[in-house]
Amino acid sequence: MSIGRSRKSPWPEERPVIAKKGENRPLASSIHDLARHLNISIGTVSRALNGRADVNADTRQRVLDAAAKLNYSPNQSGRSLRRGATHSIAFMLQPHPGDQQYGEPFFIPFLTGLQAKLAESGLDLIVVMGAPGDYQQERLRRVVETRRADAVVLAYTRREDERIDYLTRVGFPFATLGRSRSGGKTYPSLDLDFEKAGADAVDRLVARGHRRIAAIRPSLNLNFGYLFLAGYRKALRRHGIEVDPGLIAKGFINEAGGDAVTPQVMRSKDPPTAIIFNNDAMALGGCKALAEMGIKPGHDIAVIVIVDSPLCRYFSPALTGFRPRLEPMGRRLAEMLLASIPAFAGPEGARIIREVWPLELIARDSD
Amino acid sequence: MSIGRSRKSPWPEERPVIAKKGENRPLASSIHDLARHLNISIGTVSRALNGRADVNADTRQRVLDAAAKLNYSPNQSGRSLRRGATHSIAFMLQPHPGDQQYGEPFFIPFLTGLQAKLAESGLDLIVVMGAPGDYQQERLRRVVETRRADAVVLAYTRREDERIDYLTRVGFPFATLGRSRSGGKTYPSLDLDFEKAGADAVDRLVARGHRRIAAIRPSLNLNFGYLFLAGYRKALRRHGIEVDPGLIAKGFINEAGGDAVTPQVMRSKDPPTAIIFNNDAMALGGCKALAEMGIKPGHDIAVIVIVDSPLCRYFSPALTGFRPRLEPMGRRLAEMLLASIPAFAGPEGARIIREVWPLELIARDSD
DNA sequence: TGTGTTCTCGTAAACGTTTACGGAAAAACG
DNA sequence: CGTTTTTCCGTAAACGTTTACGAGAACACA
Repeated sequence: MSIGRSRKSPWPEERPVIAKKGENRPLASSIHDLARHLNISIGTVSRALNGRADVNADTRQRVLDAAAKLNYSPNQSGRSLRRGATHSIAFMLQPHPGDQQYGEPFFIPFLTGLQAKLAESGLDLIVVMGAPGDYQQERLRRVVETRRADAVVLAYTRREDERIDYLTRVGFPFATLGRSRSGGKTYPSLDLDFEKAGADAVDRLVARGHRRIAAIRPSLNLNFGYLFLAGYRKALRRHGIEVDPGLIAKGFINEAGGDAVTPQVMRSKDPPTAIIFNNDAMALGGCKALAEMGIKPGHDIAVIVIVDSPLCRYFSPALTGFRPRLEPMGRRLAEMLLASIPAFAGPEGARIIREVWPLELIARDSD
Repeated sequence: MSIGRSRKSPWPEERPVIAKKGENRPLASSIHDLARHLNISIGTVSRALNGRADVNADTRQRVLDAAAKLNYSPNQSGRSLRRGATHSIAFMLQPHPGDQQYGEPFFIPFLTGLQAKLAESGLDLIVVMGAPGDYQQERLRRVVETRRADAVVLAYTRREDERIDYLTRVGFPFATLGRSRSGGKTYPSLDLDFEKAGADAVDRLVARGHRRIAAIRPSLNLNFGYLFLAGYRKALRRHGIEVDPGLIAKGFINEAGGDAVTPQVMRSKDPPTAIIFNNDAMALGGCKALAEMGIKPGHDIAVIVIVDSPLCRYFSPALTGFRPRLEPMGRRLAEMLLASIPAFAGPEGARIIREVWPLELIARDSD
């Protein structure tokens, strides 16, 4: 028997690779490569990289330099597995059932803010897409059960939201853009004050002499639709104006919805002199319908949009609307979410809050 | 000494948990729980779950049932680590520098198609957000180096694209929505025929008697801007019309861009009788500017949009445009990407292709 | 020199999977 | 009944990290 190297060498100079034959070379280096290169143990390398105290300042610098040179960065799967956390937050996004083309420009600035704030804490934002119409239950379960993210952010919250029920039941951290009934007690939520905007719109129109005011809204399942309508109703009553069901119409929350539904309220026996649309897309479709009836928005009829957008600003006539501060909202909701998770929270610990932000009126030419 | 259970029991009835104190309970069960519950080894459980042949049909059923009952689903980090693949594809999305509010509704149907097709192969689609303006290099490196996805999909491809250079250099699989110079040789790419659309638009306008045709375009760095302009120029020359630099203007690819730039071409000494806008948002801003100058689109001037959208359809006047089939494009690019990755490809192996899809003219009222 | 403290680092276990390997039991075959 | 094949399953290693533990060295102090 040979005294020299046995068949099983204690120094595995080439680590076996799992990849199928002919597949990709190791794209980046592992912590073992780094350790071998520096003739140091992987434990020390890890500690140096993670800024632990018990490592010599000199060695730390050498490790940092080597990591930069070999452009090492830790494998996310390995890290997540060991730490029990993925260090990423998921935003659930899915197209509306009625939406064949385009959609959701609303979310981009919100996501920009969200991502910016999360990045400050070293967290990644991932947006997970769902198929249209399944209301995310399937995708959400998948994200949660496979532990793909440490928390999720929900949008398009409904009054009774099964996603919220599910997440609270399994105890998975989350936050919502938009209110639900339970928001703010067990999870952070951030919403816009659609109720006040609805009321403000009515106030403004009444002050300008209107008494017949229509409301074009989406399904009441969507909480912002519900809130808008509540504000609208309340303000009308406050002014002593009876709410006329014939002036309220429900449609898909897109151009087609506004187009399809606006003629209904206009054909009422006592037609409105003003219309409040829930958002820009519905207003666009509605104005199209009005134009086809020979009615000119801003001239023959007043138009106000609840959720403003660049579209409103550049439309002719420019539409009066209420502007949300989306990017700051994204940042804020990120803060609130992180504060609600013990593992991420600062010294003062978890605090669950609920905020409702104002919508600022931007007066333009349509009313 | 006691003969009974030693301090270190061989049956660890409670596995130690890494989580910090006071943190979350184990949210879902692991494969060990399943194995213990069935009194079976974890190897067998895994094999049963993964549909391997060497497991008794009866045991497989028992495992499946138990998995459903305990609603087990495999930890993504553990699986990725072992398999060396994350089974998810990343789409890189970032807001434009000039985009303060909203944006990118274009991508939603594309992403819907992409996600649908990927889901058929058991892959997840994640959208990673970048900060506005950094052109994704930072985020891209992060995704690649931490092995967060098995492949990426790029959009807004430039003629010379450093992201493409980077990805090919490190050998990371990817596909592009939009062409670059090298597309189709080493990576799959799918694009729209902006050149033909630009030419078709000119043809159509010339046929209707126009000779002074303006083009509002984005930066030529964005390849679709370049292609559109190339088609525009070629068609003009074909008709014996000299291209007038005063009729070509560059702006941000949003409403503000169109608004700012359209007056420039209108103030030309010999103003245009028709304008081609690169996309819906620029057209919206442009029409706003025209209206302020007392010029009525579709009446005083012809307007065509290269990339159509619902906005064009519902605008007044409804804008003539070229419709992309975004959802099928998403599905197709997913297919192409998967076919280009050996690990995912079918029996016939990897094939790299490049496709250019037509833009279909939708004639409306603006020209 | 002896004792205690502080720095610094290596060792090894663990996170939850998948899978190569081998072995026991059962089945097939002579 | 002996031999070979097949079926089925347990064992253990490995993926790339992080971190508790302990040990050696250096240092301080008496």
